[in-house]
Amino acid sequence: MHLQDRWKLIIDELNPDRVTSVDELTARLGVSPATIRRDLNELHELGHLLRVRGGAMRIEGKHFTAKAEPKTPEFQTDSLIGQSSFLASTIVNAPVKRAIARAALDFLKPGISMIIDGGSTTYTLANMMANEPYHVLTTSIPILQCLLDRSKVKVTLPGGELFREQRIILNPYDDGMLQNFSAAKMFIGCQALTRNGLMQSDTLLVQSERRLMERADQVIVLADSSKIDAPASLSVCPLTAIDVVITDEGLTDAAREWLEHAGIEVRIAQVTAEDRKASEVV
Amino acid sequence: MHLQDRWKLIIDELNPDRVTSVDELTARLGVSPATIRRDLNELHELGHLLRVRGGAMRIEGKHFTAKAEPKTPEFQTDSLIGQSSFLASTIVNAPVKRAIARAALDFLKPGISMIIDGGSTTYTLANMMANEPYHVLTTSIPILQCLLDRSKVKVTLPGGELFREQRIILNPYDDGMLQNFSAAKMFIGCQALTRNGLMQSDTLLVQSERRLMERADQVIVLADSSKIDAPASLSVCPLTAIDVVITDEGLTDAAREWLEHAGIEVRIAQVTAEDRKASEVV
DNA sequence: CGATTGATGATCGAATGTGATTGATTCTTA
DNA sequence: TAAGAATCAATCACATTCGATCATCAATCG
Repeated sequence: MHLQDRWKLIIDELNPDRVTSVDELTARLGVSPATIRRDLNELHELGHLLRVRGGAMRIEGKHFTAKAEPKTPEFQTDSLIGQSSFLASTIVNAPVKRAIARAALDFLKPGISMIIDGGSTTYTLANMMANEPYHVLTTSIPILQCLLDRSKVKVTLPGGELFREQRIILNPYDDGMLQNFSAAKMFIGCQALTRNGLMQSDTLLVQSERRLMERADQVIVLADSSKIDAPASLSVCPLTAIDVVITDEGLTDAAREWLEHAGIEVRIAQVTAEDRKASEVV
Repeated sequence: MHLQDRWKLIIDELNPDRVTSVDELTARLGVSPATIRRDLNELHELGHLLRVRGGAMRIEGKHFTAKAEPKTPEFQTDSLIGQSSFLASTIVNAPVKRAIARAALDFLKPGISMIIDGGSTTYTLANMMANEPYHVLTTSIPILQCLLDRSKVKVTLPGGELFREQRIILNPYDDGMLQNFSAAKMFIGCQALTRNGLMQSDTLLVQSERRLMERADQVIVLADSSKIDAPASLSVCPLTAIDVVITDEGLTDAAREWLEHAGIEVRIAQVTAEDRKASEVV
């Protein structure tokens, strides 16, 4: 049997809902545990499965082989939430997002006031935030929910209308809480980051974010490297309006060049084993 | 059993509305208490649950268990709320509250705009609300969450600061969205309803509610009969500012007398068998 | 045919997960 | 307030799993 054939078999044999042990695979494929381990490590490296101690797990929503028809737990949860898109976006690239969010935590000091924009990476940031006397202004409902049990964190919402798809509150008028708020930092995600600046896809978001950015001293962009030079249409602000970019090791030297040339501090977040581990549970 | 499998099970087993004890988890998963404790600490560290003495709690709006089939809308939203104090108040007198909320539904017509104040009875109202093109302004986080999946309902939030205990957003300044909002109806709960008017216990609530009432044409009070002539300290408004009171059969003739004497329309909600049944589910 | 490469299996020390014990801490109750 | 119960973190011993190394074998190529 050839290596690639065995790999296919392994992926097919993976239980959809639980860890498949090395022993199981050893028995079913008739090869030694050492070989299975090697295979699993390589397949993990290639991103085809999730290696865990004792065996391996299927990556959610990745492999839909003919045999294991997934009635899909994820669909069930989707229906519970109503809006699948948001939760789904928190899962893709989860380890990297965690790493970036963790790097962003370095900017936090007790007593600081900050704006946290909506988005999956900033949501991860809120999740990892300690219960310290911060003051947070956010437009995001999930972040609001997440901060509900951080008793020391003061939370402010600008008023406005609920947009379900994005799960944010936007104010069509330029009034309200925002006038009275002044933040030391603003954390913002994006759809893309190019030489033309920070890009989004939604006009509503653009308007709102522009207004929010005016209220912050320092703008910190959280963007994994796939966002750099990604295609996008609407510019929120030029690069000069950005102070810091936190991204991952995938950043190309060329991109780093033009970011730093624009006077932006570039931080690279290291993905740790813990980040990967934490992302396994969902 | 593998670590990741156990983690998934633990998160699934977590009770939505109370602390799940280490012993419970020990029994259900068949591993030692030491292991459960270790798992809980790690999962807490990773932000997947809230570790408390004796066990662990689910984190708000984070994990949507796939197994607990949510047949009823109530059940669904309960798991979203979590906060015990608030949940507790929705349970006391639940059948009566359901009956009153159902009676309040008669006031709703598609296209109507309304203000829904925070509180357990108004929360029940939001829960029972149909998915129709209403426009709702609310200060209550649980109601906001509950309306997230009513796709046709337009939701507006006044800006302000989060008050965790009451789970509402209050604006210390008198500006923002509220200026631009005008509602046909306002639904409001209370701590007591006396000859002196509508009473609350919290000064913050009083301020906010006064401002909200100004924006509504018709004020509808939802108050079960135990609230009538109950002791309370702070007056929100005199009886003359109230248009309708919806209560239950426990209303005394005397009370009905002075309510109607103040020009208030009194409606009595009939508690049906279904109301009792629906309340047992929790 | 012989050499080289790559995959496989076995072995072993290291790392990790688990359960039991113990003493400390915290909560409850009298 | 004090005694008792419950819970906890720390630690040790045992079992499992892991990664590194090496020897063997088969396929490939000169």
